[in-house]
Amino acid sequence: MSKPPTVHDVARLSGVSTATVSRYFTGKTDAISPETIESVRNAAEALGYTPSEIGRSLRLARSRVVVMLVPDATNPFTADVAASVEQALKDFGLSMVLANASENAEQQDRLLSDAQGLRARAIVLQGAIDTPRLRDMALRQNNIIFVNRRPAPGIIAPYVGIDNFAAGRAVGRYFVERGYENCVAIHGPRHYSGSTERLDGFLAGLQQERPVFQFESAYTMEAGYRQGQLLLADHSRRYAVFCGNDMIAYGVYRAAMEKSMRVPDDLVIFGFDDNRLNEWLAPWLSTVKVPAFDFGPAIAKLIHEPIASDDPNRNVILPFTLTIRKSA
Amino acid sequence: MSKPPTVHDVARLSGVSTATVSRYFTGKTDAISPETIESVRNAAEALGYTPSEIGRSLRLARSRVVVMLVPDATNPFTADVAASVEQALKDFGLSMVLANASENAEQQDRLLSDAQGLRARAIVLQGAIDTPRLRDMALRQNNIIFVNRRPAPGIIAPYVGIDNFAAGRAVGRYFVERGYENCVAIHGPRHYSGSTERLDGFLAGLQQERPVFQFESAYTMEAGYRQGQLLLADHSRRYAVFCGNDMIAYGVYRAAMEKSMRVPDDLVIFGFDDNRLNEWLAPWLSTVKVPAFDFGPAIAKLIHEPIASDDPNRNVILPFTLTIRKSA
DNA sequence: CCGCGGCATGTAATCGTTGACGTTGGTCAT
DNA sequence: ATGACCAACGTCAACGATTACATGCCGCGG
Repeated sequence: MSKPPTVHDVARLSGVSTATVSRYFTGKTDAISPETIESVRNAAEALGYTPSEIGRSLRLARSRVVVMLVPDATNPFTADVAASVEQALKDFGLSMVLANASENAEQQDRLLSDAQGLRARAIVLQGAIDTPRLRDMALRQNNIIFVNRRPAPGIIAPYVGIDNFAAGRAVGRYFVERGYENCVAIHGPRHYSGSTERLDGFLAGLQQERPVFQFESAYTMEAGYRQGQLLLADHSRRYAVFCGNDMIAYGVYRAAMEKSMRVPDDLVIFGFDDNRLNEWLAPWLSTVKVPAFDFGPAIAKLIHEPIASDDPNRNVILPFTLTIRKSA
Repeated sequence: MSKPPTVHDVARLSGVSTATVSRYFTGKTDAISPETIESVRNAAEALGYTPSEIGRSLRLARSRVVVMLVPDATNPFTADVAASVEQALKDFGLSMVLANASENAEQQDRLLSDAQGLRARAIVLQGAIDTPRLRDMALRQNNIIFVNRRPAPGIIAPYVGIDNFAAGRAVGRYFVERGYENCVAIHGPRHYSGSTERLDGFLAGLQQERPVFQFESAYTMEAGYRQGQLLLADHSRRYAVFCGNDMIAYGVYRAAMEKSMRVPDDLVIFGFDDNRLNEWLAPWLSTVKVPAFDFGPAIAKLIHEPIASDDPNRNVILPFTLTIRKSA
């Protein structure tokens, strides 16, 4: 309604200077007499005063906001990661602004610009797209963190995520071990390095000269469904499908269901990410488990740490495991 | 790395005053000569200048940040709503900071305080918990929007969501229509008015003197699972269960699966929310469909609208439908 | 009585941006 | 020639908070 109260209002009401009020709110209480503390507290309480983060940020030349850009916030895995980051940042007194880049370079650049405008303490990029703007920013500042997709060559910035190649390879080896024939990869968009790393790892793990069918797909259920339909148009043989993420796997599963195929008898499906819902809703899905809730602490630590900016060892490689459910 | 450039830097480089630079970035370009525009643009480009949202907010006494508090960001329905809000706000040049209140009053109050510190343009509360602090804030400012749970009596603030009572009643009537016996309600926490409205509506819809088994449960899969286990300890009869949301329904489903019960033959499950994944992963779930993606535009409109603060008609009641899948 | 040190507090500059207002210099009608 | 008017700027005072530095006070040793 009316303007919120400021330090001046509190100072006036409690009969001290703004400096003292500020000292109180910044915790320098050992330099203030107990009675003064009391009076400031009361005044602030009476006015319903909360220090302006804006004024504070301006003065200190640093904000407490971390911007997180994700390709698709409705993906449960992404939502889990975001929740984990928010939670971890909160413990350091930081806020997270979440924004959807929608797998769109322009959109991403616009959001990067917004983040810069907010003077974000850090920018967390999940599934970054390599653009000139991004390179430029990475060059000028060192507060960008890459998640799930490594920074493009030439960009020096910390990476948090699993070793995608190794994970893909583990799946390939598992396929070999189980003796699966007719291997198929429905991988994610090629412009994400994470996608190609997974794919390359998978091929390396298979170690076979036989060709592997490869399909490129967006990381959505709908796209996975379409690719699934294409693939299963011929279901004379039993395919073993490695999907770029769980969303794609869900889509393929639906395509299979509509053809009354059974998993894993008629079709093997392997996913990637293993969001929390799988355990409850997709007991048929074997998948690579990525520890979504480990991202937050790792990222928060990177942001909070006194910057050893050019230390190459700031990458955090999280462990993955294979979750084998009845689909494989 | 080094401090980001400011209006002064741009002004110096382009040989104009800061006012002119400001004019350029605030779009008052019809008061600047074309050559000057060019020179400012070039200088800004060269320096990589982006206006500080902090300085701007301070000067204009309003920020472009909207804080959204949710009970559980990992709930897919919540994630969909949040994504919808973020998307809609973006079109008005607003940013969303997302925070998890974790169904915890203290946590919520702390976050409310943070939001106040950020001088948020608006605060969107999904699943608000009635606390003195919240009442106090609602009293002092009129920028709080309640989502899914109506403001407690005495608080005047807009509400966006469906008519929970009517939705519950529709489910009750549907149960009657289908002749279900042994009706059970596993409803959400009583301190959410939304939960009790759904429950009361359900009871009203059933219109029967026979008792309805009622269980209170947190809105999580785990809690639903536990309640499901309790309920199904005796599975001599076929229950018809109305769950407070889809998470609970997932939990009950799992409990049923572990007892090798079949849905809907041995057990009827009805959920609430119908997040996007159901269509793909829970074809067995009938549920109340709440239009998650309609929330964003409605909320953004409320925020953007010139405030007619005491207009009681600022509530937005969204339509719901029943999604009947093979579980009922 | 003087001076020193330490405590509690006040003064004032500063952060980046904006906009009301003032200042130019030029055009044009009288 | 004068004044009115306008376009195209520049000046400067906010906005809210923090903090280095200054100030006043008190106690105490010499």
